[in-house]
Amino acid sequence: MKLEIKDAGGYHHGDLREALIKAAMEILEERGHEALTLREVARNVGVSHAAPYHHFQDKKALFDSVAMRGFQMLKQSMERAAAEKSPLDGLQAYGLAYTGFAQTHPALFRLMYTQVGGGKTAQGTEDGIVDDLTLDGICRALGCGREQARRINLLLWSCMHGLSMLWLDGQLKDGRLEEKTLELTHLLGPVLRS
Amino acid sequence: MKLEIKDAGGYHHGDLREALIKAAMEILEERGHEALTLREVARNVGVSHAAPYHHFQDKKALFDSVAMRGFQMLKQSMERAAAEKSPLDGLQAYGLAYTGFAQTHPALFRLMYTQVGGGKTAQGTEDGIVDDLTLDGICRALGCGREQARRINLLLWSCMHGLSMLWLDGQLKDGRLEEKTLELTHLLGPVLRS
DNA sequence: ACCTGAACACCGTTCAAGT
DNA sequence: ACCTGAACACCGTTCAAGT
Repeated sequence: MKLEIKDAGGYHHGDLREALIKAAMEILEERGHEALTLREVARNVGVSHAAPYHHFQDKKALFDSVAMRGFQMLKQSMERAAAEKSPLDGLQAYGLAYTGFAQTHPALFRLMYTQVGGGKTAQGTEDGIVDDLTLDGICRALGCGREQARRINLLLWSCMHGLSMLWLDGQLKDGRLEEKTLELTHLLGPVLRS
Repeated sequence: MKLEIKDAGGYHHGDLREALIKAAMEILEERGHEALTLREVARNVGVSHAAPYHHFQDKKALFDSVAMRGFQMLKQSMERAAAEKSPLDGLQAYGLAYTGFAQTHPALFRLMYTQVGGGKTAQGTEDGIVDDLTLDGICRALGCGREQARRINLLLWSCMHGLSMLWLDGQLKDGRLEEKTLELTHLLGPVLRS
């Protein structure tokens, strides 16, 4: 079947799977999580509402894929922010990147963590924002053991995650999120230098 | 009003509003947030699915009321935990009560914070777990100003909230939540004594 | 005043049928 | 192999009609 105007090949074939993920992310960013339904995704791609089931087991499977993209974006953003910084300055940069991501991609951020308990969509590294290499860097800079570094890692993650969530949920009366992030990381100074 | 078998008068009248809230909380605790729908609540109370609209503007309004109950429970639980403790020990007790609440009422806890951005369902006090009196206590014990106490309050809230959320979302590989709570509050020691 | 039943526009999911 | 259309069992919300 050939067609004249709208889309060569006429099939979304090959990468319908990819198109669905992209469309889902677009809906999420532009209209929030309330607008994100399987049928709406299919509609935006121009395909029947049953079509997604040939590429994903169910709604959750598609959204899991979206969540994984989100985690990749977050990780990239944090790595970029911490690059070329000392491990300690890096921690602050990580924090800012984390809450910044939550602020600029609120619906995606929430989906990432809401989406399923443990395993597939998780970051897969360990109990922290930060990967193994960074963790080693912290150990050396702080002169502490891996166990302590892991605790500090969890502390920082919890703080930034909690702050982001409270902010997204409208629980923080006023003040910019970036400002509060700096307040908290500054407050955490003594923990790192103890 | 006396009743013979199931319910005299046949009306749930007077306190249908209350019955709806209670039923919603029961569903939430027993079967999680996925089971919580307006129609299911009405079904459990034994009333038509349109009946709730005579007592709540919409689904959100009913769930807002549930969320407020949750905040009351959380507040009570924290006050009980911190009672008769020094302000500093109180802070640890607050933390334990907070994550403990999240653990024993996971679906309710999530609903409380998911439910709407700011205002009605919020705790209404300020940017923290803790009420004004406790905040004053912290000021005195730490010998710091109100501004600093508020920052510490936000730090603690963010930590405990983030930890709870990450735990509920299955992001923490292993270990009991209570144990991690103690780790983090212990780690925060230097901040309080600085 | 309070509740119901039917109706409407949406969901997610399944499945026979088409190419 | 991949997609569609119809169908099913659910939603939230509205509204005329009942007491």
